[in-house]
Amino acid sequence: MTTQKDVAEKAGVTVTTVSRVINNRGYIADETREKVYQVMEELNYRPNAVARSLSKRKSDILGVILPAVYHPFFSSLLSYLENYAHQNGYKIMLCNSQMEAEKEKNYINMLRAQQVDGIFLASHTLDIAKEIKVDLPVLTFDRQIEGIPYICSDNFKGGRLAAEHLLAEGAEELVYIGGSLELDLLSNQRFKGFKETVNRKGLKVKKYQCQLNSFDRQEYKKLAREIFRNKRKIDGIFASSDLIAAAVIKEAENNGIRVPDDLKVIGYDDLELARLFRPEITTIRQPTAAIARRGIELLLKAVEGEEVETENILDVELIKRESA
Amino acid sequence: MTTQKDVAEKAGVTVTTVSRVINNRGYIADETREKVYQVMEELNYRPNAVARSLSKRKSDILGVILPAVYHPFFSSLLSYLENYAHQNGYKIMLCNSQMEAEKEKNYINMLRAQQVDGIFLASHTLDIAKEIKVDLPVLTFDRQIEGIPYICSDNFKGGRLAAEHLLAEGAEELVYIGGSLELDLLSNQRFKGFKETVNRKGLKVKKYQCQLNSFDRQEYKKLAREIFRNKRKIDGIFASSDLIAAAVIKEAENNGIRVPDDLKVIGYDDLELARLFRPEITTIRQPTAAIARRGIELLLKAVEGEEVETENILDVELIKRESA
DNA sequence: GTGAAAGCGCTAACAT
DNA sequence: ATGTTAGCGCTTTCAC
Repeated sequence: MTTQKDVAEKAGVTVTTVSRVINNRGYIADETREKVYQVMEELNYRPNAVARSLSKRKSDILGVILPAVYHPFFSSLLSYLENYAHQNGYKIMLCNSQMEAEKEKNYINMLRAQQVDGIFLASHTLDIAKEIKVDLPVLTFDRQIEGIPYICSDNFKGGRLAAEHLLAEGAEELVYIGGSLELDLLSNQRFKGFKETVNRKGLKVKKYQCQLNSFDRQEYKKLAREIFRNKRKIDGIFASSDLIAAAVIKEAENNGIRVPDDLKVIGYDDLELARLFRPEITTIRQPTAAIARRGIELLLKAVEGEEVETENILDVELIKRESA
Repeated sequence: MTTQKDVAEKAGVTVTTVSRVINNRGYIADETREKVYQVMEELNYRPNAVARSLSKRKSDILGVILPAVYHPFFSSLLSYLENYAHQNGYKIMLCNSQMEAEKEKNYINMLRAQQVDGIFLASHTLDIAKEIKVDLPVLTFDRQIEGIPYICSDNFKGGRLAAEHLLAEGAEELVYIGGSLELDLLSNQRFKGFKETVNRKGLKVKKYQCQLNSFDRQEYKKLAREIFRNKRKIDGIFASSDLIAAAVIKEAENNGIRVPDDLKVIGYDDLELARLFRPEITTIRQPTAAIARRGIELLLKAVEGEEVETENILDVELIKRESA
């Protein structure tokens, strides 16, 4: 392994000088600079980031904890996060908590040990709140924890828009289907916004929830079955993710229920995939790229010691397509 | 920040001893060990992984370079990779190359600078081959580079199985649609296996390829349009990914072509999503979990200095569902 | 404009 | 069974 010392020797200077040209700090004779660059080139030298981190007490690494990378929403979010982080000279250390409280705690500790400069926490289990008294910048997604800034889409508005649309389309027997409402997630606001809007019209909404946020097709399918097993003729469904919406639509059509004729269903997220289904899924668009960009921005601000807004709620919009 | 020194002082020992109990190395009096543990607990101490890496010249970090995290196949693969890595005490540094040669090279250098112990390279651009003369373990996915071990699914067999099935179902006007065949990817073998099998029956296959592997719905749609604009009545399509298959099916039905009655289409990957579509997609199953597990296994073997098999081809199978 | 030297937090001989 | 000491490769004061 080539080190600064090797470069220094070959260039006839000391490591101090090499360090200076690398970091572009202080005065260096153009000639010296040239020489050093040249030697670095010859030796195919790369500064050791680990040594640098130790010395500078800054790693330029951001930790990202997700509940499920394989879920299209999170993989898309991750893709953007990586992108913006990279644009800002930061690297991403990835953690996939799979909704397990224990794993989540371990990951937080691991990231701390790893000296990451900040954590983007999009995972959420019941009792992480106290554990998270970390001494480094944390930004949560869709989760509100005392004293920690968070970012999310306007879930409440999303629920309202979904309700308004379904109502406007004449639906009267309404259902909400989504992840567990047990966890104190901001996404529960989708249900709240939906319900309040529907109630205001004097109508009711029946809710179906998955087991503790398992992002699982089987689970979606099972729930969808339940919905249609019911004697009531449901005519409007708000699903808390496009994937659930797709599963519901599929199950509906298997039961001879036509979407959107007999039943309108509206999803959430606006996954790229939403347009691959037939009918194309009408949905509430979550501004994924903006969430990532803003998220990285906030995290980096915090890393630089600046004060950061606690509440960061990004706007959503209804994307009218074919399923409702 | 609490360091070993703080712990040592408070426990009335030296850092050596603390280091010993942490690494469980050498003889330590039970009493001392207890005391140290206790103090670490009190101080909420976490060893600094950066300092440790520097000292041990081992980071316990694996670099993963993907062409597109947001593609369901890769996010699923990534999920498994993270999982197995974590099980083995390794962390993942994520790089999303977006198929840009420049980014890919930078990432490799970045990972090198970061002192990762190994690289899982699932990205692939034209001229990376020479750049990759890295002095650390690399395992490529779906890409064969001189002197570097690789892992992949049995792409050729996949193509053959697809052809056999389509043929058995009576298809005669066959089309292959997939990523660009310009890049020297092992996945090109899917086409090869398909074509050879079809040709052996005395039939021909027409091929449509995307722009340099852009994983883009628009692109898929455009290609699908082209296919159906053709005067020939196509009755069998092999798509190199389930996502492409879905796009093709959608476009077909928009054109009044019924799948599988008028047209059979078969995908590749067997994404979890394949069953969310209607009709459910018949596909060639790529053993994603096994690829990840084996991949990590091989990489770690290489990290430990062991010799590693160059060629690692995992079996595929036909999953018969509704679209063909 | 450049160098010497201390230090980042940890590990690992080598002593004792 | 524990301590002393010398690094790991880099940055950063402080001299000159």
